[in-house]
Amino acid sequence: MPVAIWWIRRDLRLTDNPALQAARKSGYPVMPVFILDERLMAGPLNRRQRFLISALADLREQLHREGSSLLIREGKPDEVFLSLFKKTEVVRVFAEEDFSPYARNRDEKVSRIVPLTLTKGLTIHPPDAVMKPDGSPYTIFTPYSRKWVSLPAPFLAASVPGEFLPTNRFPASGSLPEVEPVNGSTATREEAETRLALFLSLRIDEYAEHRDRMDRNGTSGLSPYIRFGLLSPGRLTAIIRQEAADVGTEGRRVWLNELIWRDFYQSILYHFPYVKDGAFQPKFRHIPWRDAPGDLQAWKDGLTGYPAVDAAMRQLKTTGWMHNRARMITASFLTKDLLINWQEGERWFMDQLVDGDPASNNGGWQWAAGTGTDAAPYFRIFNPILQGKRFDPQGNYIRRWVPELRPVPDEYIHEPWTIPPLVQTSLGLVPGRDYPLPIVDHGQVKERTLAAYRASST
DNA sequence: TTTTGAGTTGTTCGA
DNA sequence: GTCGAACAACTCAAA
Repeated sequence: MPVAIWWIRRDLRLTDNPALQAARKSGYPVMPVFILDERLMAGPLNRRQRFLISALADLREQLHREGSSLLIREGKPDEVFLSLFKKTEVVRVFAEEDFSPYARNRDEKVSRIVPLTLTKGLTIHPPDAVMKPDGSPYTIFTPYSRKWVSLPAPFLAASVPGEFLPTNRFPASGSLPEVEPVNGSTATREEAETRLALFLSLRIDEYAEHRDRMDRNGTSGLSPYIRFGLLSPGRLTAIIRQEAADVGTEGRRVWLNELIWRDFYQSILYHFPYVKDGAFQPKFRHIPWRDAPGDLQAWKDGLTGYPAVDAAMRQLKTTGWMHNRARMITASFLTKDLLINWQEGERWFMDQLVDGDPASNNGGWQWAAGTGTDAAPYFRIFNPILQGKRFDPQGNYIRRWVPELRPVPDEYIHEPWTIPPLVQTSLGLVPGRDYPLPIVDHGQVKERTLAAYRASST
């Protein structure tokens, strides 16, 4: 029996899914397939992989309820399709496009084995739809976003549940690895919908005001769900734009801007794939980074002696998620204070983050390091103390993630090394013994960093 | 072709 | 405490 395959990669949803819709429209029975790519699933599974596996288990249940099934295979995708092709008459494979260099290479290989149709959907506007009048890609966010906003919405029509479901039941086969659920990020459709509804009803109008506060629950908390397509960016945009006309538009506008940033970095990775391996700006390819494994480890462990940095790094290590503001603070600290190559940070974040995305992560790190698309002013060196005071005024974010600092009064919480000896005694907390002294002096590193960047650009 | 305005999310200093 | 200016020079985007 001839079939169409819906090849699931990072679009784990049954509604408003262009790849699934295209497979359905082919008229052939649709066989949903997920391939556990041996090159992506090697070794112990990180949080992101565990989230993916859990979300897949949930998707499999949804498929079962709808009278369909999920086929799971393991190996190299091209080889998997070759063997599938031998047993089944695969008319065509439908999948959502993916712009990472690895994914593009993988899809190119697969397309030599089976007819492959890639559909839109990873981004709201495809990378080659947002271009300058002369046909070249934007490299600065603001003009990119102006153009983005001026374009008509590409796909507003969300399909009704059930409308495009695969209706033919194949014997389910293959199994998913047993994984520990990711603490704090329940990987189900239901959880995604609940979070979205709560964010839209309770927090989005205050988003512009609260998003930077590390001590508040002001962000959407949707990133892992968008990362794996449990929520589609197209649908989110439709919701925002539809409701923006009525109420509290500022928070909505600012949140939409974050989705545009996501598109922007996907576009950068698509048009400039070399950013995966180094600086976007050639003049910053030769910064004399420090080789300092001890400092790098202290950063990873949240033991730098700067409370805001340490709180953030421990939040990451504990939960797999970090507040956006904290991502900037820790990235600035690694690159500008410790003068350690941003690629070390990029790798660590990809190791730890449940929402880690190659395009956004790379773009964010290059922005922080000043090597990226932004015309990075040389003076953009975050002061980790000031940032802490500004975005965690009472130090509650710090107290949450750095338990040894819990008893410290507000006035010293961002600079525990300044606690007077008498207060140390009454608190029973000695900086240097119970919590690290700063591993670098922020006041001193500035000159070193400026010199290193100057050395690269001349 | 030339010109002009501008560039995510900062920091510091001095009035 | 607040506020505005300085902090390089460069490249990009658009008129």
